[in-house]
Amino acid sequence: MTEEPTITTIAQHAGVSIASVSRVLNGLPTKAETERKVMSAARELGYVPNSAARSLKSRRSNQIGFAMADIGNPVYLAMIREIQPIFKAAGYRLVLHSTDADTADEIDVLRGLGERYIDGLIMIPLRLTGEHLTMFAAARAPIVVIGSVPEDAPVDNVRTDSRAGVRLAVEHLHGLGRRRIGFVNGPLDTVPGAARSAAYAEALAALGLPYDPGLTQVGDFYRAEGARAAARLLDRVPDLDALLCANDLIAFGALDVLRRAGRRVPQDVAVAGMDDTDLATLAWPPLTSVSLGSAERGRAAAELLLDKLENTRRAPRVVTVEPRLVVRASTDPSRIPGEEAP
Amino acid sequence: MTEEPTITTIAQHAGVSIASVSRVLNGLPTKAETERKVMSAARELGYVPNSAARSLKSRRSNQIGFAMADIGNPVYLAMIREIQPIFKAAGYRLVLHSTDADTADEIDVLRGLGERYIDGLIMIPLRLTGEHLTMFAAARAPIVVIGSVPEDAPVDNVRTDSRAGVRLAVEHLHGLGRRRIGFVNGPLDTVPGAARSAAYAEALAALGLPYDPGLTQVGDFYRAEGARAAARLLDRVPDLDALLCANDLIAFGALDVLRRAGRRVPQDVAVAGMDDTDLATLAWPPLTSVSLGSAERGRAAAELLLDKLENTRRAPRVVTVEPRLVVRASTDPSRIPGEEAP
DNA sequence: AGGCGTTCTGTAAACGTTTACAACGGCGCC
DNA sequence: GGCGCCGTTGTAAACGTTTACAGAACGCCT
Repeated sequence: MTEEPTITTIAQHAGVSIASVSRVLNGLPTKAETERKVMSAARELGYVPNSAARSLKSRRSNQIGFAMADIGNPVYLAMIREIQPIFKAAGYRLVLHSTDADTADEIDVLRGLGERYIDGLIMIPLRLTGEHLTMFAAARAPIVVIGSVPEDAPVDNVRTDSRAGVRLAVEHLHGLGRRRIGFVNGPLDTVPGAARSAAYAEALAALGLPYDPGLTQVGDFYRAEGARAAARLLDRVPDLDALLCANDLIAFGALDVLRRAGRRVPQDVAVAGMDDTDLATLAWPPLTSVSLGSAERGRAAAELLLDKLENTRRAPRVVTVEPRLVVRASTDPSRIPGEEAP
Repeated sequence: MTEEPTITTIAQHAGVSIASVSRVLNGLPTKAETERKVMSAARELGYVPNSAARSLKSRRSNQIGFAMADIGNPVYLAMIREIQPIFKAAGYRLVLHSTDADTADEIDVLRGLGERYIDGLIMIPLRLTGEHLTMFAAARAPIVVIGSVPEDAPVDNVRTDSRAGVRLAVEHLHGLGRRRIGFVNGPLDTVPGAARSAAYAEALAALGLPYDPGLTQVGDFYRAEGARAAARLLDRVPDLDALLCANDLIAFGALDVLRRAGRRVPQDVAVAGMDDTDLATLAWPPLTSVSLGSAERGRAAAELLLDKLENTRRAPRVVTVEPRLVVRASTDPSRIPGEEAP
């Protein structure tokens, strides 16, 4: 008990060679008698295979990595909830990396692929630098990127059409008669920030609304800063009648601010978020939000990666998830819960 | 580029032995000239050390495990947010295990300690079986359990005084004049379920209130089932004026049901949760909740484990986090946001 | 100049597996 | 009875590190 048992220990106890032990443990054909001896010795000694030795020899770690900006964001959480069971079922462990959206950190994770402690990686970079692309090209293990990536990048890619998503929301608000539609965005140097900013301007144009830069306020992607950004916007444009937020967390901050300012939602200001997180139905009023299919994207990423692990040489693939508008009471007063007709 | 470079490759390129390469890479004293040659060869070849080989030799994986029932629960999330950066700073990666509160699964994770792919484990078992205790005793690597564990178990333990927490909540509701205080609990065969059930009865007794078993309803620890359980309770006891929920998720479900039933919160029914998750301030009305110090518990667990990793022989320790009642509008109408005096 | 100590380097073994290859025994067949 | 074949087993090498140990180079002192 004091020494950790290895296949050598088992071999001695069972009176066979280590090769036989290994064969039995891996289910290769063996004489019943040998198998019996080995199995009983293994059980008796409480043998557990050493994963480092196994990895060293087999060149597989049975681990996959998931790198995101911040595990506190419910979007990533929704993805993990899909990804985790898929890999667990396939015999992989999940190694988590929370990078704080720090590029250097993300590059470190990519370098980690070279250490071979993970067999593959799902990554969600908020910013995409040349260094990322270089590392993608040099990577020794398959990578799936969630979020848009150049066409020729040698990685699988799961994306969502956030352009279409923003359009859905803007059209919805416009359809409700709102004309002063503010936009609270995250940093413009992030992939989603940039995409949503462009999409917002486009959507307004398509509806024949003027694009007023003063209607946009940039902050970050969290609730507290979302509240501050919304407050600034509200100060500057007191007569806005709708607020589109680049994600749900920002929208929650905006709801806090509007409530404190005594604006009724949705009567005075309609509010819409993006991501359609679980939390949207918890907020008051329940939040209209553009679903970007977080769960689907997580599942798609996991499946792409699993497939690529088995089928190493296949060409990179792109999966696109369609956005979908989920209307709730924060834009549509007829949906306020507890006030429905019976 | 086609062959993964190893220290052998580097040694050839630099014209030194593999021992020298290893020494340079590990910062052991070397002649400046050698160091220069090795470093430049390593950089040129894009060398990355192989973690399996390193682990095999050093007997450390630089990974730690975190096992919880379900990563979707915001309590565990709050813990991870504390734990992740602590271990990252100390050079460890975090391996996630979501066990669905399945005992067999948890035992598997414990067995994993023997595979040595993690150097230590933080675990939150919802149920604690004899098998758990056996595995704790046999474990080759340090374990920290969050949640109560027998005094003599050979593991570090971070607990919270949920008894005191329940008492705080019941006293608060009683102080508001509520006398028909319902209790929506999770399964009684779980550690927290059992503790909270006993504490609820005790707290009532201490206040001289009768204990009416009909005021208790058992479900699970999630929102949907929380809603169903609350609905059943409400059907059975239409005149209850307060509802204590064994965690916040249950409370959110209860809020849904009460709203649909046309009961005003807090005027008709005061609602309190436990865990004081982030989401409590998102709900409507904002949820009064007993903070069980999730973040503190996470941090404490991480620190205990790190300490134990450095100081292997020290005796098991117990850290207790005190609960704290956070009063919000779901029990106290004077706190409804947007209605404060200026 | 010889001996000694210091500093650095190389050789080789070890960590615990998997697996190519050879050896072995038993069996059927001619 | 010898041959070949098959199924099973053992030996040994390999995976990429770290590290104990011995040896080499060098400067310094007497």
